[in-house]
Amino acid sequence: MSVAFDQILLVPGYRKVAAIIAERILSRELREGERLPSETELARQFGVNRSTVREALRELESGGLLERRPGSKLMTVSRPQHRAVAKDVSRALALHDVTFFEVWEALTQLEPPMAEIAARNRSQADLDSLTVVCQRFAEQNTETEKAVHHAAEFFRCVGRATHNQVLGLAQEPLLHLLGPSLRVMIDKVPQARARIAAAQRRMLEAIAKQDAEAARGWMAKHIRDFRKGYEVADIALDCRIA
Amino acid sequence: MSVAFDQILLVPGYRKVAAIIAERILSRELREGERLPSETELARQFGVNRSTVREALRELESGGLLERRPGSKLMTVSRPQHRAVAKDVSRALALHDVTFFEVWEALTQLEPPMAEIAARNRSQADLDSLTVVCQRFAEQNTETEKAVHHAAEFFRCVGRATHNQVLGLAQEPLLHLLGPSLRVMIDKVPQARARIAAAQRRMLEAIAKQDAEAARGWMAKHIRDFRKGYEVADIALDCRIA
DNA sequence: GCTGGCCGGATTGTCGGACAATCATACGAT
DNA sequence: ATCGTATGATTGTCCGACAATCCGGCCAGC
Repeated sequence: MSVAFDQILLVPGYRKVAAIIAERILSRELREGERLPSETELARQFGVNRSTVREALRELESGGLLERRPGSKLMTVSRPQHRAVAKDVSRALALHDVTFFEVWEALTQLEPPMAEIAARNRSQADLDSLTVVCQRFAEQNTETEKAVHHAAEFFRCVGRATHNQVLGLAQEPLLHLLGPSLRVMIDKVPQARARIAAAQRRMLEAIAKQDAEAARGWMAKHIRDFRKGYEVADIALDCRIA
Repeated sequence: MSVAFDQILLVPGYRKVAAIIAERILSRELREGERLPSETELARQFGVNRSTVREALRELESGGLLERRPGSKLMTVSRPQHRAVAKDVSRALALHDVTFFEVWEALTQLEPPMAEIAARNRSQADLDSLTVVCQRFAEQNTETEKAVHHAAEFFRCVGRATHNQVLGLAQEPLLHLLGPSLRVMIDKVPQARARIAAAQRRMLEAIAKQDAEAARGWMAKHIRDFRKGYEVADIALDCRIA
């Protein structure tokens, strides 16, 4: 008869401190923008050394729960921005040998519905920023880096136009991977830039007219074109993203 | 005439150290499972104090790039697990006042295609674990916590069955939010548990037969039922998730 | 040969104290 | 009111230290 023992886990202090502070933030006892007590004060309150507090703060900082305004050393409570947390996610995916195909397949499933919802829910402000980004891609697409950046930015705008934060955040890791994916292809496919610009214009028009069906359709075609780009450039789809 | 200066940024040492180590991991110079040099050794190599190194390590640890095997103090390089990075994401969403509607809408868009792809790509092993989880929900659904957990686990299995890591990871934040979303509803809707169990059985059958269309359809119905649950429980969809 | 116990060295977690650089803020000068 | 300036607070980094624990190898015993 074997008695099962639970694994005893001695949680290090810095982790406990981090957990307690995180809980306070999530329960909104500490509100956004509010500044945290100084490290010395926290150390006094928790009854631990300042070094321990600092390690806890690093953990919270990289989780996005704390930030400091640029040029300031004061730590304030913050609502993690999407880009911040998405960076970890895309790093994780990169280490998991994600292939071009996986990114493409995810785009195929995720983006057309997003375009559809964006067409329905977009505000005038969304339309304005979409217009700006679309124009920006049309004008500055010779530099590879800028082209890639603006292409991703267009998707990001569509995501914001859905007014659904969950969808916006779900696509963020994809957009991080879109960069490397596009970068290796776009310069090998002469017509790629024109295709993307055209697709963006069509989508913009559809979203402007709040024609959800058309927006979805053009987005789907845009993504299909993306795949064709790989075939033209002769890049294997089961190749992992750098 | 005002000359624009770029903001000069003095990056603290612990951040530089973390960035350098992260780069080494992402470039695969440090491979998975490999153990990191000791803190003292790292401090010597970087020419900084051990405290500085430790702060950097906390950053990498919470980003999932380092981990220690349970019961061990040695830090090893790790490929971040999906659950780990998704926790930050769902925390972020919780702080951004995500509503039930947003979660539901995201489920609506994301899950049916996932079921479809899972039906096409599932392996025998996927089928086995789906069967286990489905059975587990059917048997242990009286405890609210277990029911919620097993419901999310079913989605997770479907995600794995797609054999697309990007899709699997994209839905992970959703599953974290599914917990709180289900928890407030399931006990107010008597038929909820039976409905979920039935939907899981149908999906399982469809995925077993590799009937993509049916899998998608049942999943869509499952998600629609989810929404009906809110109406029956009389919970406002624009209510933010606790 | 394998099992199990034992020991020394290595490593981590935590502590205390220290100091320069920078920031916040209030005060005073123009 | 705007601009320096002084003062205190805060952070980033460093040093040194120590207990607890883990790792790895050695050794006895079967």
